Amino acid sequence: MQSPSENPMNFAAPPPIAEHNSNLLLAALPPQELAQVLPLLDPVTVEVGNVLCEAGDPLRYIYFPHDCLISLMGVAEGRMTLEVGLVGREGMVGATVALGHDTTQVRAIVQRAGSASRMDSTRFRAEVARNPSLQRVLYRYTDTLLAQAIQIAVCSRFHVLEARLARSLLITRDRLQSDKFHLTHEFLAHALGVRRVGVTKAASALQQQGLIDYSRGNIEILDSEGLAAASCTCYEIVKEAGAHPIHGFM
Amino acid sequence: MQSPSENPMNFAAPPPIAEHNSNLLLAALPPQELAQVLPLLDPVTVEVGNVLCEAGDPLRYIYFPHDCLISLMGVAEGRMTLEVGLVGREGMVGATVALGHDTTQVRAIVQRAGSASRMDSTRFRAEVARNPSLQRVLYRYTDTLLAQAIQIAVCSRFHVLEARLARSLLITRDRLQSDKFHLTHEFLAHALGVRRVGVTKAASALQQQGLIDYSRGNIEILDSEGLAAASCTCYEIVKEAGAHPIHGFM
DNA sequence: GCGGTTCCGTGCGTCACCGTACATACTCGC
DNA sequence: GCGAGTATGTACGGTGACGCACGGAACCGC
Repeated sequence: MQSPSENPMNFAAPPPIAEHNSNLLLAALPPQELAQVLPLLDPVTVEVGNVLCEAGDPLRYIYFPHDCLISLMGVAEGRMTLEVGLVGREGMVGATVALGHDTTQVRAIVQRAGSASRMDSTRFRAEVARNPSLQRVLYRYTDTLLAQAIQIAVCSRFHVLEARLARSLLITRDRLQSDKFHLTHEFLAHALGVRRVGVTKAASALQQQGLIDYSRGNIEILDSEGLAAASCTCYEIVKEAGAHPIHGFM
Repeated sequence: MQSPSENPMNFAAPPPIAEHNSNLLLAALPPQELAQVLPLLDPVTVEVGNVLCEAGDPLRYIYFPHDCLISLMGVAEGRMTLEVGLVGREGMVGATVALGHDTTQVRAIVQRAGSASRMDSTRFRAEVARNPSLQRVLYRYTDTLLAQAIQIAVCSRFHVLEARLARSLLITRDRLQSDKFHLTHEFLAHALGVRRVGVTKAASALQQQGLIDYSRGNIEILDSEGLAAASCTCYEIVKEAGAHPIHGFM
């Protein structure tokens, strides 16, 4: 079903598109099907630490990030968490409800504030049911989330904290396309599933090597190649998974 | 390998189907679309330890298991592995090639011998492209794999080996629908990403509690409820994920 | 400037698991 | 009944992370 919409300047396109289609999943939809989705979307802004959904709870809304960044946290016994996916403008939160799940398995927490497009999950489910392009987009995205989750599982099991921290920082940088961002040791500890002091120790080691600099949550990557060397190959693998070219039926 | 019944050309009834549709993904396809898929399938038998695909290598065939059981292993540095998914008749190996990936991220290794239907991956990709029902089936299955992988990531990070071993045994039992099966400590060690001696220790603890019995790879679950109590809640979560009812657009 | 809050650093005992090496025990084929 | 192979058990020092507690340091509002 590849409709060759080769003209980026579509005359019939309504103005609100510009507001929503900075999300790449929405932008990947053919104009006609995008037009059906747009009226269901509400623009929202999210703040750092906001919990968009809680593991085990019903999911009221799904989110298409524009410029914010959302951590997907696997949860064990409520307190211990592990980041199993990172969602930026290339993805969405809550795709799983399209398949009929009424609850989420993960906690979605805002890592970087920004704007997003929100949709009622019931409406989303109905829209997916009758929108094949949307189904394909979701399928593709679920597959990339799976690739991420697999690699994170392996990485968390086998690699030492310092390497995992380096990987995590590099991935965040790639998503934000900036060498400076704000992340406290506390937040990183939750993402990596370790104690805060463990992050402090690993971070100071990276700092002493001149790879990063940080102060009160303001992190700057000084030597991204050195950081890549300090990280594990999982970084490359996750990076590939998130940005692979489209060879398939889409 | 058992030879199928003759009479391969029956118009109304579907004799060749009986051979292949013990796989639940194939069985979920509408008859017309299944009929398009069947000619592309070859029956094969697989033995314990066979590697159906290797992480990082091109994937030549995809597999729909009938009565065999396949472990999907995430791999780190070649030697260390962690089971991130378990594929029986309810699933398939290699779904990711449908989306254009030419290599696999995981090693697929046979945990229990049996039969499967195999398809050339190039043909599979082409068939998926023109078969919407197959797309939906794959999408749904990818979603369940994601749920499994997330929970395994969390479990491997936070829970002690004894609980993880209990979970692993219970999941295997559910897939095989039998309280007795064959699994060496060595194999379990690879699946759980630990040393063989670690499995030996955890297994003897479970045995002393009267929950399991084993000898030279022949494992029997004696008290499945006690084993469930010794395992973590991840067991329930993965179990749910693998057998959730169909509410979605399919 | 002062108190509260957030964020980072250190110390210490504990523990699950690691890597390695070696020792038993069961099974099978000849 | 004797090697050969497979499967399981024991031992031991090492280590990465844990849990906890507390000290210090930067920032913010008043």
